[in-house]
Amino acid sequence: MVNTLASFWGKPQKAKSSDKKAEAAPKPTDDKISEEEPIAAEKVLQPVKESAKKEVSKAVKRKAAEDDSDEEFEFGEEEAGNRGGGKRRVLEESEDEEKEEEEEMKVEEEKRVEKGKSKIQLMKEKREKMKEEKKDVEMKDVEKEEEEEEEEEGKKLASVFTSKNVSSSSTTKTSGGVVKKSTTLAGKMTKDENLLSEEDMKKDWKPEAPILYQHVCEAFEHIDGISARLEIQQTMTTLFRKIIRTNPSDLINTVYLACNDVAPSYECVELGVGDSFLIKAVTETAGSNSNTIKAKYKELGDLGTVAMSAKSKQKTLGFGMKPKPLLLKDVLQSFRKVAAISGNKSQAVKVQEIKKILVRASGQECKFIIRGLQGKLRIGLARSSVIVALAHAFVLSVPKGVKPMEKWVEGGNYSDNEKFLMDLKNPLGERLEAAVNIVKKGFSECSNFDSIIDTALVHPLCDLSQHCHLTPGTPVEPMLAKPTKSVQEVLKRLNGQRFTCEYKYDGERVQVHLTEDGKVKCFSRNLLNTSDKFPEVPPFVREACESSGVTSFVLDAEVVAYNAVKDILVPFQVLSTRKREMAEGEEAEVKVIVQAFDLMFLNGQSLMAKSLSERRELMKKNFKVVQNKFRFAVSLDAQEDGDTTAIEEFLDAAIKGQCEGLMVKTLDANSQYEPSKRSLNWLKLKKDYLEGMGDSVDLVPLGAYYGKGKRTGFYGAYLLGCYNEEADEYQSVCKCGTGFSDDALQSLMKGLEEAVSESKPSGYVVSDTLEPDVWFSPSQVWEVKAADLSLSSTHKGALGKAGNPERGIGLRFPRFERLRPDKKCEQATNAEQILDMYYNQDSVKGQGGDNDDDDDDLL
DNA sequence: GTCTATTACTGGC
DNA sequence: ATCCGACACATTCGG
DNA sequence: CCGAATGTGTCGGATGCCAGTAATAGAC
Repeated sequence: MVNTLASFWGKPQKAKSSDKKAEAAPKPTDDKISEEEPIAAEKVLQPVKESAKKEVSKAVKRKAAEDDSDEEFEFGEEEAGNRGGGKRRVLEESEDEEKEEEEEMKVEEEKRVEKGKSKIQLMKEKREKMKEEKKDVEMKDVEKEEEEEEEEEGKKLASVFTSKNVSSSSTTKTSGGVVKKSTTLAGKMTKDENLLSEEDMKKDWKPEAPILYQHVCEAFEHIDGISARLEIQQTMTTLFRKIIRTNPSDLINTVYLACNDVAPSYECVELGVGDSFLIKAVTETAGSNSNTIKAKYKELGDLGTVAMSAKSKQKTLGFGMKPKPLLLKDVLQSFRKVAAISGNKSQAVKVQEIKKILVRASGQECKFIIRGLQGKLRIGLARSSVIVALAHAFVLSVPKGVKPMEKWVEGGNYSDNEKFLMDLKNPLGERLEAAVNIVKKGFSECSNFDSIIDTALVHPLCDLSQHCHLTPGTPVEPMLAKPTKSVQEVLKRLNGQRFTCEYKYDGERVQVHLTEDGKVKCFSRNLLNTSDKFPEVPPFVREACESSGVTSFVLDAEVVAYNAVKDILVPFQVLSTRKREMAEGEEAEVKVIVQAFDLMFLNGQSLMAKSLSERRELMKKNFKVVQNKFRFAVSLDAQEDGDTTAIEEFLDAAIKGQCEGLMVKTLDANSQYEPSKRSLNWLKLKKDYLEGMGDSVDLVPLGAYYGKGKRTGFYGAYLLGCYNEEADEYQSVCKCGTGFSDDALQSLMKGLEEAVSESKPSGYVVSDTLEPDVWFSPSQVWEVKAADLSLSSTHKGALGKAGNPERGIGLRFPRFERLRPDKKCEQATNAEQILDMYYNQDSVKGQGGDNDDDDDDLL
């Protein structure tokens, strides 16, 4: 039963995927548990590999050392002083705290129940996990009753999981209804205290010593097994706090690893590693054979897990000296090294480098290393959650070098958030929220964790914005928009406010910066530096603003391919053929025009807090249209009055004008520039979002690919084709991997069981590079929606009829809509129709020639 | 050896 | 890009 | 008045097409 305490993170020991035994045991009923439970526990424990055992012994040790530890330990702030065990630790506590705790327990319980319910659906893997987890909790229940000591232990180490027990006893009922909003948050955070005792630190975290990668992996592992966001976040907070207390210099490394980043995005560092290299590395490390690894990958859907199992297998065989444990920074450095490798033989060298860390890694570590290199940590946590956790950590465990907040209170002009955070009288939960807002803002404006953390380790959070704020030269996270399904919906959202509609251009987002020292830079939507890709943009923009004599700015715009002769915009597909980097003085073949629509910074001043109408006014005042080079997004201002016709007409006009649709934004209320927030204030409206609009086609599934990650055990994507009557054949038109519900995924797979074919059926026109994992003989018709049709080198729709014998037609943004049981395969959309749809697109019609192969010689 | 075709990877949508 | 599902939180509903 | 049901916003992670680029494998 120790196993339930095994993990430091308080996670019930999760049986490894290879271990089906535990899951097989049905959940015992209440009265039986006490008898069966120990057995079940053994079952679970038995197959667990070394690493887990280590955890167990650690836990035991900790338990021994636990006794009197944590009362004295004070974290950053006093209001956090909640107690852990309930009865054992007698600490004076205010009523509030009590309430908070009770409240939180309730929530916890609900969550648990909910979880059990919802997960029953698909996702075999997950389901199994859940069962195990639930059972473990159950077991814990019993332990509690049987063994007082264990109960205490459990609470301390795993308060999250034990709360259920407590609430089931009695405390819950008494909780007064007074508790509101943020109390849950605060409650969680106070509980979090329990996880952090000085003893824990001493045992596992030698002060000053570099942090082990393993520690981070334990947190990852814990997070991986749960889906409750608050708990995930809290786990990270705890991790960060520990690091702040023991070795703050490793904090930055942890953050990078947790975000799966290697450098600030605008530094454009690429790992240059994909599945195939990783497979190679895993194969060689494990001394296995690449086909078995590949097969395993298909089966398990996660290369990390494959690596882990391969590694542990190999470990039992080959034996040697124990390699040095991996440090946090080793891993990060290794990643960076991999990224830096280039040139001749670089592939082999990369693999070599990866192998080097894999050899030193334990199974669990392997898993996360591999996933990390894949660029998918897949842990249910991403950057935005890391930021939240980080903010919490900084409040709850103020770094040593930072003087407590109250010392700063007077003077200075602080934002509301900052003031709120500084006032210790405010409820902790809300102060944490304020801190999150501060850090979020800091990161979105400065997008560099090094700066954020360096600052936060020295200055109090309320001063963060003084050091990390919008600066020309450093990209801001661009504001994004929310898709809208109908004009009605748009109106509903606007709700009587003044708003504007702008054309949504089919180009590439660009953020143009002018720094005080006169340099102009461009950044992409994902903050990569695209200055070299669009060398003409800086001069264009300069020209647009030269008369106004601005000294600095940050401008939001879209770069669009442009045909100056005909004065028409050219589709994205053409824009994307531009070279990534241009030699000095070289002229790009595809001409471009800048369509500006927002201004975030001007002459040393941030405009983000201003309303859109003000920003736009400033933009129009300081920039002017330059023929064929720079202009503003076409827009239409209006007041919401229930009338849809104006918008509809404008939408039509936009599409006629080679645009994708409209962006709709409020002008006054709530119209600040909010980085990266998918704020409701920006809505996007495209014709293919609208019901009954857009290009809908009926296609036949030709084959399928095994799913990965959460799609393991299902087909993750299907290869779809249209019917070519002329030759009685099916031509691939797209793959489709989105649009189906989980249920649909399951039933579609089932429905196609019969159709599975040993080999590629005759009459399928499919590129070799698209070879699916399974083929189907023609059996069903699906309705699929797409935004556009484009010429494709991989897909074969209406092959040879679209102006180029080599190329077929493919779909842009395909998604599954529904099954068409009423149609036979021969009634699927045929090649002729696909061709018509292609030519009926405004973007194709507009482009002079009959085919768009000669697009580029327009001008 | 040099030139070309193929492949893998990244990042735009 | 699109889309779905899960969670957290807010609001409404029913007893 | 409270708990349940319902709605909304956010986040995370599945997956799409297609272009250029760099490195390698293959052809001569």
